[in-house]
Order: sequence, then C-alpha cells, then structure tokens
Amino acid sequence: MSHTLGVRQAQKQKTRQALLDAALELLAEQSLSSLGLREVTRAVGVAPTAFYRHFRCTADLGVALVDEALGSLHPLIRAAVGGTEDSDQRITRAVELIERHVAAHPAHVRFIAREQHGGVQRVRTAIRDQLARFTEEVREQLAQDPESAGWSEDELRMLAGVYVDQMLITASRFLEAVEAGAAGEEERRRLSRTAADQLRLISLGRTHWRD
Amino acid sequence: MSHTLGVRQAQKQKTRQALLDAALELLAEQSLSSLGLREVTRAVGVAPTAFYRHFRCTADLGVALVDEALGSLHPLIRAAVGGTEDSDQRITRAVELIERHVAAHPAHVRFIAREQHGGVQRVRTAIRDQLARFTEEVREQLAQDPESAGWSEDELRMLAGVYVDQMLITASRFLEAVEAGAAGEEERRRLSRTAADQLRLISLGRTHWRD
DNA sequence: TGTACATCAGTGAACGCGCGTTCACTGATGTAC
DNA sequence: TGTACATCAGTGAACGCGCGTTCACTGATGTAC
Repeated sequence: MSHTLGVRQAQKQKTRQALLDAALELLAEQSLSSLGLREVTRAVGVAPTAFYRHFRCTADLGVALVDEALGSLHPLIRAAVGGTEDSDQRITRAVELIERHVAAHPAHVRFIAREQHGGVQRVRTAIRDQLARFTEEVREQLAQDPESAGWSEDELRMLAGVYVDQMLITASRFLEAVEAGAAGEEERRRLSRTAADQLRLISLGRTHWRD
Repeated sequence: MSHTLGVRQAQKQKTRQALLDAALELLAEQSLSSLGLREVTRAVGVAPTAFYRHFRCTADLGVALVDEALGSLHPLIRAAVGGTEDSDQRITRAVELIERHVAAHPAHVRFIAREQHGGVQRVRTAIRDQLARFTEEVREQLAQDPESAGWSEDELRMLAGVYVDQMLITASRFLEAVEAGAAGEEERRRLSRTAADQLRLISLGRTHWRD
C-alpha cells in the first residue's frame, strides 16, 4: 500500500515543476542573470514568496534547469555515438537524433547554449561538468571501437571532445532553424547535410590519425 | 591645417570609449541583458543621462562592442589561416595567435562567447554576421591552397566553418585558463596541445576528403 | 474511526532601493561676420 | 581680432515602477494515540 508521495509532496513537486517550466519559457527572450523571481511566480500564478519554498534564488533554479536539460541526455548520447552500422549510417543517424532532440526540446537546447558561457558562474560550472561527463562517455564508446587500436586515452578524449563540441554547435544551429518554423525547413535540410559532412571530415581524420 | 576633430568631438569620443570600456568590464560578471545603463555611467563617473548622448540603450552599446571586439580581428584571422609553411607549423602558429589574442583581450573574447547565444537578439545577429564574414574569409584563403583542388565552394565553406568554430571554442577554453592566472598555466599548455591535435585531425580529414 | 496537535506550502502586506526615462538647465566649444 | 549667437555634451532633480526580501499568517495535510 505505497502511496508514493502524499498529496502535499505531490502538490509541491507540481508547483516546483511549474516554476521550472515558466522560467524556461521566459528564458527564451533573456538570460538567466536578468531573470526576475517575480517574473517567474507571476507567470505561474503564485505569490512571489512561494518561490522561496523551492529555490533560494534564480541561480539555484538555473542549476536545476541544467540537470533537467542535460541529465536525461546520456542515453541519447550513447545512441548517437554507438551502434554497429558503418560510419556513414552512424553519422546520418546521429544528425537525425540531434535534429529530433532540438525539435522536441528547443527551450532546453537554447538554455544550455545561452548559459554555457552566461553570466551565472554556478550554472556555467554545472553545464561544463555535464559536458565533461558526455565527453568521457563518448571516449568510452570510442575506446570499444576496433578503429581505436593504438590510441592513447588522451587522444581518444581529444577526439571525443571534437565530437561533443560539434554536436552542441549543430544543435544550436538547428535551433535557429527550428525557431524559424516552416520558413526554416530548407535551412534545416542544408544544416543536416553540412553537419553530416563535418562529422565525416572528422571521422576521416580519425581513420588516418595513425598513418 | 586640419585639426582632425575639434575639442568637443574629441571629448565626446573619449566619453563614449569610457562607456564602452566600463561596460566591457562590468560584463565580466553578468550578461548584456542584465547590464544597467546606470551601472555603466556610475563606473565612468558621468550622470546617467549622459548615456543617451552616445547610445539609445544598452543593446546599442552591445552592438558597438561587437564591432570593437570582432571588427579588428580580420587581419588576425588571415594570419592564422594563411601562410606558406607546412601544415604542422601553420597549426602551431594559429594556436599561438589565438592564445596571445585571448591573453591580450580577454574581456572581448568573453563578451563574444557570452553574447553569441545571449539574450539580446540584435547583438546575437551582429556576432553571427561577423562570424559568417570570418568563415567566408577563411574559405577564400583555403581556396587558394593547391590542396583544395576539386573542392566545391560549399565543401570549402563547410571546412572553413569547422575551422572557425574550432578557433572560437579554443579561444573560450583559453579564456578560462587565462582567468585562472598563474594557476592556469599548465592548463594553458595542455589546451595548446589539445587544440593543435584537434586542428591536425581536421586537416587530416581534409587531406583525405577526396580519396 | 475519531480527535488533538504538528507540519509546512502558499499568502499578502510592507519595506527600502535602484532602475530607465523626462525635462529644463548650463556652460564650454564652434561659427558667422 | 573681437563680438554675438548657435550648438550640444553633460547635469541634476524628479517621476513612477518593479524588484528581492522580511514577516506573521492561514488552512489543508500529515501524524500520534
């Protein structure tokens, strides 16, 4: 008979999520360092003071948004990098996964792109740490590939870094096209091709690294 | 007998530059979308209303900062990409140029990294346009290289894009190490090596693109 | 099951403060004669 | 060179406004017996 949460806890979580959602929406048009606590509570429809029941300040809320945006992304990273098809198929699939993720979660992608170098130190740090984890995971995936024979750990990390950087740049480019709606459709196709070519270029460099 | 400016114009320019400098310094700790006009004038030591003699709003000041930060960078880009030495020497030189530029103008680099995806549309657009110009310039330089025989214009632009993206990422990584001061010196050396390896990887891909 | 008490998410009034913007101004610089 | 007038960068007072934070509160939910 495990009522998992209780009415009070459930309601609290709901309000907290409403604050996160409202903040994310407001952050489409501004940076976290200018986001006001009152703006967020006003958008949700609660008193300003209710904010303090969930976060100490907007920077704390920002860190929670980083977890929400990137914490659940690890499976997608593995899916994008892993796989047993040939190189070209993997690249096509990776670009598609990125495009779909951006279309499904544009606000999260924008938040990460914006706050990665944004004005709130703790949020920057949280993002950098998560991206470093992604790089490690990609490195591990690459290490399992027969093509990585003879590569040092540092070299694999360097390669993984290029892939992660490239995926983030591709995501933020897709974002602009997604925001343009139907008008950006051709741009999206063009971006897909360019992104795939750029990944191919990097993979080619990888193949010949040990020449 | 050409007194180039006149006392009044010269004084105005001086104040304008002081506003730009003060804003850039304040933007070390926050984003443009939260920068206040009064903060800037207070830092300079003029009345808040003096601001309006130079800019209509902080977004306008931001666009002026983009020009200051990127407008003068075109010669450096050419120097970094061009040259007749062999590939490895060019890469080493390019990474050195980036590192020196970041050390000489850390605030400018941070501003561009931060506002590239920041909360002020017109500033984002100004940065994107300048970066697109860089990509075109790099493409033109690459086109002159014998190694580019058989490459289409789009392929060269794709390659130029990878180089520009990579240089920007490298610059923003150096920035973190530069901010750490003496403590970041080893990190800077590590970054130099990684950045050079990443450029080598891309150049290798380039060499084998037409295989 | 019912009762008495504890917890705590959300309220609403109040505060002092800094913001962007307006306006009429001052006085040094520039210009016409 | 001197004079009379125009320009305009910077001033300082004033405004209404929304901000973050404090505090004592309310009333639904949770808990102990």
